[in-house]
Amino acid sequence: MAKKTKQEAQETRTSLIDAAEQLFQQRGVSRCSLQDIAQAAGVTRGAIYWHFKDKTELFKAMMERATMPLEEGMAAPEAALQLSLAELRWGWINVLHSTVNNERTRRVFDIAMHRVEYSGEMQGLQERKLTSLRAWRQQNQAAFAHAVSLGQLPASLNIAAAAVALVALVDGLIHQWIMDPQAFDLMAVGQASVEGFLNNLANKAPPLLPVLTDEERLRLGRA
Amino acid sequence: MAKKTKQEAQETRTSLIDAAEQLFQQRGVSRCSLQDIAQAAGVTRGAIYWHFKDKTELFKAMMERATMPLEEGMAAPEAALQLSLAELRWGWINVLHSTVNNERTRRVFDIAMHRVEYSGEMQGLQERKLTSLRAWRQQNQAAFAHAVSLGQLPASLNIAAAAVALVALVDGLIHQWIMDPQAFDLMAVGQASVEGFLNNLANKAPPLLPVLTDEERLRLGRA
DNA sequence: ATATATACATTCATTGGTGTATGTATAACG
DNA sequence: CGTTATACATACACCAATGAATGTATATAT
Repeated sequence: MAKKTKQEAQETRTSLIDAAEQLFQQRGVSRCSLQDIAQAAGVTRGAIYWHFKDKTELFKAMMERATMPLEEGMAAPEAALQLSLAELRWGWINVLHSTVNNERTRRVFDIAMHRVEYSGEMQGLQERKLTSLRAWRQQNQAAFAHAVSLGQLPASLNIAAAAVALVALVDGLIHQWIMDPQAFDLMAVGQASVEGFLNNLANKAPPLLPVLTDEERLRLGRA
Repeated sequence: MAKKTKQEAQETRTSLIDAAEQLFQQRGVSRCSLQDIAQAAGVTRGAIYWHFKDKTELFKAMMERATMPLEEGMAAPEAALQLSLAELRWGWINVLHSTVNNERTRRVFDIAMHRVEYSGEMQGLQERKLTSLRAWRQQNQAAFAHAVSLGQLPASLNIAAAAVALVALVDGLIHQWIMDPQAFDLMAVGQASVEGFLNNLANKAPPLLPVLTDEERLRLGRA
């Protein structure tokens, strides 16, 4: 076959990643072969091995293309320390918006959550996810610390725990919505949840529930 | 080889599931062969094909063994409608406790979240997970509705959204902790988060953040 | 204009894994 | 106490997928 123009080669590469994105979501990463992907892209496996070392590298390229714009939203670490609560809220809403409205984001989230096994060659990707998670937590914790210093939040606040919880809340919302998109409106519930969470940090209402009894604590031992 | 006693056969079956549990977590479900599992259990593939139809059935058996006790905690649907907020809190703390203290629960959560692809034969398992998620949401929503009728929670509460958010919170906490267990204390943060969430439902504090501006809403369109 | 690197296609060898068929010693049962 | 079903082990056939090797036509650089 003829050699392609540099631009045509880039188009081939792009369509390979496109095809991988589709097939990975449909059949799962390990359950679709390079043959499948090449065929869907209208080329042969030769093209894949030319552009990528192996399936793992193709997968990485696919992930990077989709997550790069999202990670940019987190921006510089210097600026992070100065994030206001409003900016934090804005960042989360932005992520939710991308999840709902950007088809690629949604597909890749689905793939990352349900269509890939983080073992062997893919192990490194889980660590990358971990790093990203920790960065989010740090980001939020720093914003909380800043808000405490401004008197917006009480000094008694456990900022580390609050950061964990907020990240967990959004992570869980996205996870649930990806599994079951028609179950609820992610933007609406997400915005209300995040804002409710942040509001809750500011006030110290009397506890609604009684503390666990000793008998209840004991029961846990037998689980 | 000799035929085993019925009890010995059950022990073989158990050790096969044990071995699968270990190897699935270590190498991922699709990346470990029945040969690997049989060898780890001290038998041959023949034993696996005797006890299970194929790898999918072995996987299902493994999941069921671990999740059955957890699902029992959700109990009867009749009783569900009568769950108080305290009982709801208790249920969630119980799940967190199992996650932290029951090694099997932890392993299976890890497998279900990171070591398996929900496609093809495994698709049914995701739907099972979905059903379970919906049941949790229903359970929580019913408890909220009951609390509203008792005057414990304001009638203005969006009970459906609240249920989604609470499930998301716990789901996200477990997810984060499984990925990074030494990052925080799941029991402590989890209990504080759940109780804080429930407390927050009861009071209507003035909003801490200004509503989104029109300009901000417009920016979302370009994401 | 020629040479070389490029962008693939094609072919080939290898292999790890699956499902099934068959063998077999013994527990369970009447 | 003989028979049969059981609980596996062993052996076999059969891919489907990978990676590397090779072929090849043409952009591209000089």
